[in-house]
Amino acid sequence: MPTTRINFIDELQWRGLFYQASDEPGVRDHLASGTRRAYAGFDPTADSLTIGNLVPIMMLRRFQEAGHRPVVVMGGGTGLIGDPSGKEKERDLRTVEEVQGNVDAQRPIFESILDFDGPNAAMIVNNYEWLGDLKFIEVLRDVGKHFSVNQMIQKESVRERLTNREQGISFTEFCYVILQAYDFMWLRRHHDVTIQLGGSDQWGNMVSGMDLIRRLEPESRNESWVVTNPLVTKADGGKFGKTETGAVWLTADRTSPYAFFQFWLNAADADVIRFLKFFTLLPQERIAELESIHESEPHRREAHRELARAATMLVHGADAAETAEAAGKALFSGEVSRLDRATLEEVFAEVPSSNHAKAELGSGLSLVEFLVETSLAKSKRESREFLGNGAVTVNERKVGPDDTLSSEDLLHGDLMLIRRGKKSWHVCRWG
RNA sequence: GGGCGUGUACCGAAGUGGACAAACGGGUCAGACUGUAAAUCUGAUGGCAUAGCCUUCACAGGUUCGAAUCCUGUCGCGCCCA
Repeated sequence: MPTTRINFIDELQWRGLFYQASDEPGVRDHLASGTRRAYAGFDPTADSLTIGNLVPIMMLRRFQEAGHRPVVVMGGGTGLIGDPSGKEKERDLRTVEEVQGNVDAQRPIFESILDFDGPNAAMIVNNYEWLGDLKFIEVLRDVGKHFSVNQMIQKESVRERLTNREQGISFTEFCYVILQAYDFMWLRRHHDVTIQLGGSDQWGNMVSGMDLIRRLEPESRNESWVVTNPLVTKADGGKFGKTETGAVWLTADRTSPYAFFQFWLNAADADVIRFLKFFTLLPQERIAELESIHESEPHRREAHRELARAATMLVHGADAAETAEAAGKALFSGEVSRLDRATLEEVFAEVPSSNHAKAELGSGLSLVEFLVETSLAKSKRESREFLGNGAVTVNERKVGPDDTLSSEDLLHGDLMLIRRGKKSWHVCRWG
């Protein structure tokens, strides 16, 4: 147990991460009186997780920092059904193999952010372990009896779909809440998990779990709480976590540490302090300090840098964060063509790249066409537009629609750096 | 089962025989200004061999010199009746 034990609920509150708790005084007492276990569930809908999932992961991490034991529940079972919350449409069912594969692929993410050693080690469980063996008759008799259909159809996520004639809701998804409730009950019973953490949109599913525990567990063991965090929003009203190229993922195969770092660095001023509180472990004093620096000297972008550094370090590790930052510095210094080969090589690993045959350069290669090849432009029309706008540079030299590439544009004999707009880089290697 | 209505680009929404690759708004992308920010202004937003050509207005046919627009059928959706 850490010597300076932070108070979990206080911590969430000053960070703006506390939305609602089923019984705040109760959960405070509970946490103060021992080492507790809390869980958060994750849906294996893909083979990676996005920064949207980073909030609950960080909730677990903070819980751990507060001296308790976090439990990650991977939805190997619930993922086979699909949570209707926030979904307009019925989901396509995934195969057991697919879901298992996703569970396995997501596991390392948790392993890098949470601590799995020591007295308050984190643990990971897969709810397929207990949901997979359930028998229909038993569930209907032992669990189903405690759910009122009248209440279930009142749930926001269900009601929406019930009144929507175009979509409707299947019995399968309608029953999702029962499985999530069962998870909580099972974890209470077998792992002494007393708290469920989640986003405010999960409130309904979470309290259903508390209800079930109250009904199925003897009085001595029926204490349970739920704590929710607010959903992350952006100051400009846009959807959090989206970029020009799509979602921001937590694994390097889908979003490079460089792109990840850049995402945070480009956060809006109005969001940066909030994000520091949400997505980093920096202490209150440090964040207050950054806030005042940010207010007096916004152009230095200290808060942004620190946010990007801290978040990237958490997800990708210190080395990757350093490389990502260095790559960004190199690219935005405006002196790329003067960088030495070793630095360039490092930068290359971080940004999108492609290989080409040197022979293509021969008598001059049309940039209009080449831009499409590098996927910096979607079509030649767009390519011409970018070039016409003066949005494209080759090794930091501005080029136009009539320009061509030749072997004179190669750095160190075989490399070329193309930029579209302010931030989209592409590296070409010519062999 | 019957009646009426409706289906347009990423989204919303005009257009009801030619000047329509299709108004307008949002979104998105780019340029300028900045701080790799926001706001603002400007431009772009089906594709290409770009003074031009090709493919689009749910789908399949038809009328016409000419169709997003008219007709027929199919499908989806909405409302009303049974």
